[in-house]
Amino acid sequence: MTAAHSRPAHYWLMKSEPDAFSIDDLKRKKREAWDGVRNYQARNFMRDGMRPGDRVFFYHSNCAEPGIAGLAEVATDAYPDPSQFDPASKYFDPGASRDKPRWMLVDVKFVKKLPRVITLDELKGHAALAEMALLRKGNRLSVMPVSAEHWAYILALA
DNA sequence: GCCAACGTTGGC
DNA sequence: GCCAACGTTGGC
Repeated sequence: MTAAHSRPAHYWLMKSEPDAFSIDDLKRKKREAWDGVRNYQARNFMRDGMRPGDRVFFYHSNCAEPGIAGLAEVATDAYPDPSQFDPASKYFDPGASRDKPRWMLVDVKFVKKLPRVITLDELKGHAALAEMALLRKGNRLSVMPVSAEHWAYILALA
């Protein structure tokens, strides 16, 4: 990390289906390339917004108890998602080439598992969090920014 | 499994 | 560039 890149840490929330990849999987592997993001807005957050050292809420989606399950940290700047070039991958994108990659990812490293899942239902109950992107009706983004205020507020709930 | 919300695709 | 059809996400 160079001085030119220095800036206060930014905060993010990243969704994963625990059946596919859970906070326990990240704990075991310690680090993971966050592949498979195929949404331009989510890609742009990773490519343009994330820097190593940024903090991440690891969110379990599409499961019995949706909510924030742990903390992670951005470990790299964005680079091309290799799965877009792999015809055998379900994330293969015939419109992408190595010259002109379409999809980017960052590596994420494990920080900690929270003592309990802070559930979506619980988050919805806090008026202070009403403006969170996560809680906006119809939101489907899998990568989204979190304000410093919301980050601190949620951490205090754990 | 249902379905609302939203993004993407493709015909015109 | 419009917009209907289609696919996906993700809570419930």
